[in-house]
Amino acid sequence: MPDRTSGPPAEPPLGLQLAAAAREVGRAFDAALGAAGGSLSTWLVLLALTTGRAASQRELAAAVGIQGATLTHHLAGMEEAGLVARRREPTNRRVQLVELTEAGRAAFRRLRDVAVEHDRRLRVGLDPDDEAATRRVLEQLRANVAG
Amino acid sequence: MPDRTSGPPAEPPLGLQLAAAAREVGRAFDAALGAAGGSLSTWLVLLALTTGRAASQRELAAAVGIQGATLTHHLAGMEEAGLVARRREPTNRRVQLVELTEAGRAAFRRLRDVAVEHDRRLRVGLDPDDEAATRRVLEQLRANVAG
DNA sequence: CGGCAAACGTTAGAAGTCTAATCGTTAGAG
DNA sequence: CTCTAACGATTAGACTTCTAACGTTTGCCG
Repeated sequence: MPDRTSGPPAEPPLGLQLAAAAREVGRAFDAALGAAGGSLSTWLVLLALTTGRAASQRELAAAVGIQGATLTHHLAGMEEAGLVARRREPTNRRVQLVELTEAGRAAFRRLRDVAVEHDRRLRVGLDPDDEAATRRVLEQLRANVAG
Repeated sequence: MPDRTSGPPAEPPLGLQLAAAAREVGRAFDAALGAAGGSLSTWLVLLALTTGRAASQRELAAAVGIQGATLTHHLAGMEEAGLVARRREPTNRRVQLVELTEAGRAAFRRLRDVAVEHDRRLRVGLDPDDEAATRRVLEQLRANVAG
């Protein structure tokens, strides 16, 4: 007598499958961005700035989903590369405002093409209902581990 | 006249949602394992060894999904901690065989409880059909970026 | 007003991962 | 047989991320 539901031969845990898929997809995306002279972190920063989701570093870190210290590191490199400029907010000199330079806007357009192509490639053969179900599940998983 | 399908207000790209969910779930799991004196990498190594999916380091790295150099690093720590023992395969002295010690087996049992609980927590409120769809999608995504 | 606590950002240091270069061992071509 | 190429593992160095400690600036309470 089987001890559990005696269903299929024990599929891999959902968390493992999630981690493996995310790792491979992320790696492929980063490689594609790298071929266009970018990286995942620079893309996310450029995207958040372009869409106006963030002006200060604190907001930017939240939008990108990384810690402030990590963002400081990346911004140093991006500023060095001339993609962004930083200046203090006059009315509150603790805050560092981040702005795109012209080179930053150009880099955004280049990487956006890569991102669109990546997204297209990702969806090949995907059933729309399955995708919707997946989005629901991913949000549920986040909620289940939150707090 | 809307330029695209003019559907819902542009949901976040699937890749981003996937990465965010995987990061948060993985972080929560690692924290839980940490509270039991382990970590994600040690858990994966112990699991692969216990289930007999790997004996040499090369197989072990493949089973865990990391590079050989990274595994070397972790095994050094685990051997130091007395969880595993390494010895050369006699018939092919290039190969390093990895075996669990008694302490390693005890650690496995401890972390297994954490993993089971994590998996249970993860599935709360999940529709079985949605979960099946998600597994299909995750495999499709891996296939779409492979090669 | 003066000083203390909070907010924002930076720096320092640790952990995990990767790639490239190297070492020892083995297999195979000539 | 020998020697060269391949293989498994390790080492070295880089990158990304984190947390903790710190410096500067601001807000507010007394």
